Amino acid sequence: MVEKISEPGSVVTLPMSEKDGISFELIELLFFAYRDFVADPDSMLSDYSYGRAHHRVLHFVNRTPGIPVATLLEILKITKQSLARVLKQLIEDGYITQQTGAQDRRQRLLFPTEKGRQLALELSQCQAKRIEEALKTLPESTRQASKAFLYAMIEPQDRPMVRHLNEGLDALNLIEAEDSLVSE
Amino acid sequence: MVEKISEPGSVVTLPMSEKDGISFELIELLFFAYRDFVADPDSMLSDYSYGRAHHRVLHFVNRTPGIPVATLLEILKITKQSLARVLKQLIEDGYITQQTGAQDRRQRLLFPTEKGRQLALELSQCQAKRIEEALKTLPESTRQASKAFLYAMIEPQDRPMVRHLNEGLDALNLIEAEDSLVSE
DNA sequence: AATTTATGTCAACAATACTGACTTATATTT
DNA sequence: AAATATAAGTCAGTATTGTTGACATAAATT
Repeated sequence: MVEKISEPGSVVTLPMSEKDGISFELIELLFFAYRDFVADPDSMLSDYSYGRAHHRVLHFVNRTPGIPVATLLEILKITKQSLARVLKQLIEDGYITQQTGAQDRRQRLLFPTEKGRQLALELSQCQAKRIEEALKTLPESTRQASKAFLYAMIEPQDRPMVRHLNEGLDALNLIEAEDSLVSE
Repeated sequence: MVEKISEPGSVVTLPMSEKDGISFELIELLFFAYRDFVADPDSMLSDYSYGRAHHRVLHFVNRTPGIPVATLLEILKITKQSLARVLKQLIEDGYITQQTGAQDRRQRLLFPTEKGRQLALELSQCQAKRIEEALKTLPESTRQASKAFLYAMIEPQDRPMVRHLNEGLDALNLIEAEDSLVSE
């Protein structure tokens, strides 16, 4: 049936399945759903020669105008150098501007420009559309259940920050939310 | 309050919010949930100096032993060259073996070794654990709702393949599922 | 015999991530 | 006032993962 190339003793032909005591369905659904969820903005951004990293920075700056660089780093969980590259381009291209913090003049607070807001909205609209199309075919309770599931998938120490982000707290309150989690 | 560095006329200080007619909550939950979902296997694999790409190849080869290279490319939606690099390492390191196809001797069918199965199971266990922990705190209906939502987020033409993958169809049936979707 | 297909390979390149070291400006602490 | 800490920026080097385009080989199909 099959011509052996390497030691036959070690070849496994049985599929890894639920029989192994693991549920693979949600693991794979998360992979495929995320793969297609990011494909839309990725292709839109390639017109600007921007990538996923630019999208994320633009998104969170728009969601929290006045966010300091350090907070952005904590949200994205990337290094300063990784952020610096894409942020520099976004500033040069006029999508984001920096302003020196008033209380703390060491901070460079990040704000979107009108152009940056416009692009962020286009990208979000595209992603929201896929989500609404998906939910349209399903019972209304699915939206809340999916939110609850995804929220519970997040590391506990980051959940307050995600909640505050969604509640529209401003940049300074967002930072305090993060600080507070240390003592929680 | 704030010292202006660039043209003030273009600076946007209002947060992008639901008022813009877009629901940002699920967009961000998908980002954060996926970020933490892949962080676990990423850190386990760094011990082997492997990355996310190795994980994905190893996973789908274990889920569908005997999968041809072309099918793997369609699942991962990457190029031949991207796959070749990580696949070569996995084969050299003894996690995956190749066998020439019996019906079609041009094909190199991919199988896990015992060592490859072991590693794939460890990684999946880790991801399944996060999922089960998340669902533990939520009503039982959440699991099914989340599956339905994520499934509906996938590009329609790929849904049959994902379904067949989960139903444990073997490598050849999986290919036929993909072929059939063209005429569906 | 000619063409197509499945796979592999080469060279070059781009995006995104990392580390570690160092600088500047400002704030805080002693 | 001096020492220390923090926020941010920068530099050099490296790794992973992705891309393109061209080409080679073996086997299947026409």
